[in-house]
Amino acid sequence: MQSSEQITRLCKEKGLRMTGQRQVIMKVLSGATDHPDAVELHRRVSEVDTRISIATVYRTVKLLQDKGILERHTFGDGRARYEPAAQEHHDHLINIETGEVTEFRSDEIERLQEEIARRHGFTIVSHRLEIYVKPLDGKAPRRPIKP
Amino acid sequence: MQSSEQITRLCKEKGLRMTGQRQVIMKVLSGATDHPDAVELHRRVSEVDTRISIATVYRTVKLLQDKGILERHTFGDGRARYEPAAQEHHDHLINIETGEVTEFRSDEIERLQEEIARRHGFTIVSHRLEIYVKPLDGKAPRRPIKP
DNA sequence: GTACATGCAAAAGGTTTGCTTGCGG
DNA sequence: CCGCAAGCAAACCTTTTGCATGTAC
Repeated sequence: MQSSEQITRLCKEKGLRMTGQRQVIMKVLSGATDHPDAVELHRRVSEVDTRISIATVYRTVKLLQDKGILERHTFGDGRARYEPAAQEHHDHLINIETGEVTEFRSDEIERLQEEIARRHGFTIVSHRLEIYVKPLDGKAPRRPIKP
Repeated sequence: MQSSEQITRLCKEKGLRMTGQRQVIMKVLSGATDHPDAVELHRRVSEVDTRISIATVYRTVKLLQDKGILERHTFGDGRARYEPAAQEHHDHLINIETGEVTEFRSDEIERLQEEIARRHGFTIVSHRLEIYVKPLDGKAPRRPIKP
């Protein structure tokens, strides 16, 4: 997660132009504690500046993803969801009844993965572990997620 | 993985009609050792019977998925990919340079996941672990996969 | 015969892109 | 100014669906 001021610095470092749209999009994202999809992200930035198009949102998140500033997730429904790249990698627990996402990290699992990849003759570029869960007192899902 | 004869039995058990299309689609899938997407699956069944539409392929895989006969994966490119449900759960190593998928299983990781979910007050419905890897002597990707 | 399955084509998401205009450095 | 960035709308890709027709049981 980055502060608003760091955003500008990050862009300069990467050689990106600091346009108004990018500032807004990055600020909204760095302030988000959840994992919004492109449409939700567009809705939020539109509250700040109505003149930002969804195309710019898509172009910006792709750019930020390529630069390693953003992480992109696909949790099983069609949409991609985004979050600021964390310093330390983490994985996700997804509540299939609410869509709510909880982050966690297990060094033990990280270590085991390294071991498995190595054993197969590969080196890890990235990985993702998603655990689809439900609470014990579950109700019917609103927008069910297909694991 | 199921044999061709078992397919008919599986469908009867589940109360499904054994149409020609379903037989072909299920047979092709049960014979596949990779993880084809819907279009590729349609291409393969079309070689057997040209009169099977892509809509039927989609309807059939969804049906089989709901019945637990098929597993559906989304590896980061837009498309979903399918494989016959294995008796024993496994996870995937995805070679990002070729798209090739290798299966593996780690009881240790399985156990750790249970522990993590329980600690957060959840019970696991399903999960997926995907490790995006590359070989040491990597070449440029043909259709790069976004982790 | 009847309910369920299929084909076709259209629609529905979600995401990308061509082209012209706008603006940051 | 120059060239990257944005807006708009159209295109794209994957998946779903409405409706008329076909077929398993």
